[in-house]
Amino acid sequence: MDPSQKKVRTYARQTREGLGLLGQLIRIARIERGMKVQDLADRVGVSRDLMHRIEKGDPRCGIGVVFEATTVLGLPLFAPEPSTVADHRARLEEKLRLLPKAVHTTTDDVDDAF
Amino acid sequence: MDPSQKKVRTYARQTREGLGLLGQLIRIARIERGMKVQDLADRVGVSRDLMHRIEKGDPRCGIGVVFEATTVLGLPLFAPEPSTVADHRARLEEKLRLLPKAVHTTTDDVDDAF
DNA sequence: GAGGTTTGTCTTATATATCTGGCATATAGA
DNA sequence: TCTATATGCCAGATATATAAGACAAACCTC
Repeated sequence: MDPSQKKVRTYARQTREGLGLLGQLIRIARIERGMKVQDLADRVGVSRDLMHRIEKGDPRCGIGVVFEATTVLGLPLFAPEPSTVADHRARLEEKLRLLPKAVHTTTDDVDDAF
Repeated sequence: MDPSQKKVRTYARQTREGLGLLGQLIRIARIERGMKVQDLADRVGVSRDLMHRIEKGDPRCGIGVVFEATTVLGLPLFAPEPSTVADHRARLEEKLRLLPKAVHTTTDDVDDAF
């Protein structure tokens, strides 16, 4: 591909809001713990530059490093208690077993009303 | 850097569990809506290969495209109602105003007990 | 207010994530 | 069971994210 034509990815507003929210949560938690951006970056294992972008809600950050930041800070992401996340996963695993593993075209009409 | 020495990033278990959980949520929502992986990939604007990795909980996916998938599927991420996320952000903005903008070394002791 | 420090931002080089296309296997539906 | 198709996975090419370093401005402490 021509290097001059950069891929511009667009994100829905809800997506951008969610990213910004998560970044705020991280920044607040960091400051409350008396850590510099560099401190948190060191613990997460990324550069200060990237840590800064994570707190800004940059969509292009790897989701792993962002989640790792929340882990380092002790921020519960999906459950009030981090220990219950595994249980939640197990329940979803069960739910997934009951659903079809492949969606064939004969059931072509996508459920667009949700 | 020597191309032969690849950077191996490690992630805490809580991080990996969270990523797996999010992937499961996406997959289940997709199937419930009768969409193929390719269908969802098209709507999000990514390749089928990447969409597949998102559902697997790959840490190296851009957080923006992952969140975009949840948006497309209508999955509420941080609040029961997506519309309230903006309000939540505003509250955090307020909270952030009350915190110091920079953490200086004289307040050097990092709050490690949280 | 002065000092040193942190933060925000940019640039360049490099590592790597993503896309494309393909193949084998598993799956759903007839 | 049989067949078409969806899924899981892989390799090569390339666009892009990240690290490193530097700089100015904002910030906290004194």
